[in-house]
Amino acid sequence: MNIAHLSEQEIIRREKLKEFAQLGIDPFPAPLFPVNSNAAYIKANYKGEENKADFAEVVLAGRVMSIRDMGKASFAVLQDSTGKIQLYVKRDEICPGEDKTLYDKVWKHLTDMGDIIGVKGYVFTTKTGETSIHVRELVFLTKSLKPLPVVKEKEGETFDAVTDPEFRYRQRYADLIVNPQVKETFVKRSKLINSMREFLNSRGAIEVDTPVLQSIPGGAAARPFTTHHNALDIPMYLRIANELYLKRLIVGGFDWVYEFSRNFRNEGMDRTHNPEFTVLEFYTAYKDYLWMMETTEQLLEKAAIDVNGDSTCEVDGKQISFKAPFARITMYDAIKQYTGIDISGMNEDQIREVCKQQHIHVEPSMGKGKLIDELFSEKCEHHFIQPTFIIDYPVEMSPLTKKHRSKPGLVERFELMVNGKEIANAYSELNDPIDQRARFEEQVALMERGDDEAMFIDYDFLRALEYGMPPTSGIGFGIDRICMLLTGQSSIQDVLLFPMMRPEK
RNA sequence: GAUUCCGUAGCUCAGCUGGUAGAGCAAUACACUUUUAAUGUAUGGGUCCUGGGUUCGAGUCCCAGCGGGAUCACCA
Repeated sequence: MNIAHLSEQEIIRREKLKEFAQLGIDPFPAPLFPVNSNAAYIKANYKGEENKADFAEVVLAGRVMSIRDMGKASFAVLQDSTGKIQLYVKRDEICPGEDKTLYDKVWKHLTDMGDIIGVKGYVFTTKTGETSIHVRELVFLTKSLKPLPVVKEKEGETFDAVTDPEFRYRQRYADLIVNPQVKETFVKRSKLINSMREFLNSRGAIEVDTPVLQSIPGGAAARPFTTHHNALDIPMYLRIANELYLKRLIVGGFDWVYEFSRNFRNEGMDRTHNPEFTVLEFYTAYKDYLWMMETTEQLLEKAAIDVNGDSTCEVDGKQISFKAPFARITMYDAIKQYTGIDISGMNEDQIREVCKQQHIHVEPSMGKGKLIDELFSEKCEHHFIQPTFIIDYPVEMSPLTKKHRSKPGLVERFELMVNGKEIANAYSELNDPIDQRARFEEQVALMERGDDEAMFIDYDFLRALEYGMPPTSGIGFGIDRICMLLTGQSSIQDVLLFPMMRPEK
């Protein structure tokens, strides 16, 4: 390896490897280390005299985060997966004989912040009242060759914390080490997904896997990532949605299927969009979108409680409550409420006029559905902070949705808005194959008109519907956005372990 | 894609109207057996994002590029 680009500190750490070799110590040893406790458990449960016998022989391992060398004894902070705990390392304790090499050499000179060590010892409380480990044995487990950013703290206040987003996202491994709250966010993300999975499993839903590589990217209107299958010599697409596959399974006789689907869309990135993102979709036979609204309320209320302990959360200084039931408003009423205009009886040209009056950019390729969508996005969406179901969408913007049971021109669809963003989208699913074919054909017409996000016709999906799909309701939840809400993050990058970044040179 | 702000030591950041680069932490050496942003003394450490230009002289001014953030556009 070319040493020229290494920093002074990196060179010094590499040279320490040679000293390890001279001492006959492997700085990357193979044997397992028999950990039997952890920092958080000890801090939570050690009570001093009354139960110190239970903590007479603890074994833990982790990363050295700071060292305060006092001469023949020293204090250090060890960080394991559960948190930090102070170590007290005394020379004559870890080197009881004549040979003081382990303390004087290995510990005082060869151990750096960031190194991984294992310790055995007993728990005690220092003069200043801090629960600590009095180390009896110390084992070197892994040398860290690259210095971590140094973050200090006192009384809960943090100094010199690493905040550079580029460093944090590109080197998430280092971010996780030095910014403990980052790990908490991802623990919560795991709790969120577990909570949803439990909810669904406990009601009899079945988790399935459907293709990520698809020859027709269906189920949503979005630009796909394109790739190529060499053996078949055909273009393939990374899925933009899994909807049409899950419905095929309803045709096949599953009553309730779900999938946490990683979807890919070849579009811009911002605080709420990443090119790959996670959606929970589920489809339930013999249900409609009214049932789905109630189910959604229950699912999200439980999720909020499981993640944060109660049904509220705070984002951007706003308190949001997931306590069921949520508000409901029809799309036309929402537009009427925020623009004062009732578009319910209007045709495409009239709505186009309304858009122009409201200073909304329109293009000839936009159909009625798209125009209404623009009106809603521009004038209404951001007003819905508390969870609100927007219901009964115009048929033109919902090619996979069943027509409304009583309101002509509308479909049985809702989106759930929270903090001004869509976090779920649900329908009474269209199961009439003749109607579905006609809707696909309208999409083709839109495509010919210049809408490059209109849907392709999926003939195999139509064939499945022809066998008969029971009345079904389905929904997709934006997991990343829900995670943002429940963890109080305002950027999607902070709920993705490895957000998309331009490659480094 | 557009606009705008930013890029200086391992980290956090100074660096004025242009004059040969600075602090704290970290590192190195020494001292110290209950410290905790440990302390004390000493020392070393830089492709000032990259490439051009202006100038006697550029971290600083100008242009282009690279990377990141924010806003907007796109995105159901």
